[in-house]
Amino acid sequence: MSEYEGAFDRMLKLAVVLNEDMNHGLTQLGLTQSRAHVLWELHHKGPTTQRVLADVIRVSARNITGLVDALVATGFVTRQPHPTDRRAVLVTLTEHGTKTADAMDREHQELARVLFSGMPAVQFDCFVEGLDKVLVELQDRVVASIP
Amino acid sequence: MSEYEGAFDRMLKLAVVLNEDMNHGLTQLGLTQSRAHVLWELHHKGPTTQRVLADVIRVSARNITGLVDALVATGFVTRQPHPTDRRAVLVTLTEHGTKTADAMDREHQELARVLFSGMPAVQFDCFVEGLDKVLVELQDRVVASIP
DNA sequence: TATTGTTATACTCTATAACTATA
DNA sequence: TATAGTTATAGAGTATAACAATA
Repeated sequence: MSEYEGAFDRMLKLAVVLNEDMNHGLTQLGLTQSRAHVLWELHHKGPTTQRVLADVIRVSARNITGLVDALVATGFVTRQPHPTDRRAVLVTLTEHGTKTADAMDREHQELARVLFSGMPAVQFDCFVEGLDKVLVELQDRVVASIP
Repeated sequence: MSEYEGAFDRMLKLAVVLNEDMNHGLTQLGLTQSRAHVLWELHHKGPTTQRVLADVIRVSARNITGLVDALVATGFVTRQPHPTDRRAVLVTLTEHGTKTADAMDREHQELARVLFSGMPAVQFDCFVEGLDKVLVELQDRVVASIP
């Protein structure tokens, strides 16, 4: 049974290293993970209310207020009036915010390339297939254990 | 080039799900990730000074003071006098702390089993080999980019 | 003089609850 | 009455810097 543990530990280690690498990249860009998450959503959704951001990122409205405050202060986004609902604001990327999101996108692709280039096709396919199995297994397990 | 991206995104998603699952388990045990990390080191090293804990976990001495305060308050560890150095304290697992660390160990093994059982041997081997390659690649990349 | 740990201070992410303005 | 966002308050993790006691 314990033959699995080595692979599992490698997986955890990979997650840690990946996370450190990502944080390092974000720091270079003047971002934290949470703020980058907001930027990412805005990049994909376009101008968005804070309510929607809170829902998709799954944090409190209060927290979004703070994150948007920080992103405004550092020049990544602005708050624009909502055209039809005067209670709401539309959080909108500045030019700097857009450029930064593009840079994140490029780094994301670059990292994927660096990671998997040099892996032979057969092995790559096995790896991907294994990943899929693991994800399905784990999601089942999580769903079963969390409610 | 972009055939890699799907696999990479799966990997990131797996890391996220894994992290959520782990946090859920830790909450059940009355721990946070940072406190669990301290517990884990104590479990493997035995009674340890705060200075050493700060070094292995790579956080400030101030932070260790806070984490140990919290673990003392919640009954996982005690501070014992160091036998030869009166400046230092030995952070020591209580019985509850030891039992909790054992439980973490069991859950760790159980999760590995659940994840990989049902994966055919050939596929498992490919997966593990792929993981190794990826880890080596990524560590090279991180080492190259971080200094 | 160097080291261990604490106190002081500050920043980030997170939450709940009370409140304002608007729907 | 319900919703969008803010203010108030609190707790966790993180850091640096100044300081105490001890080596």
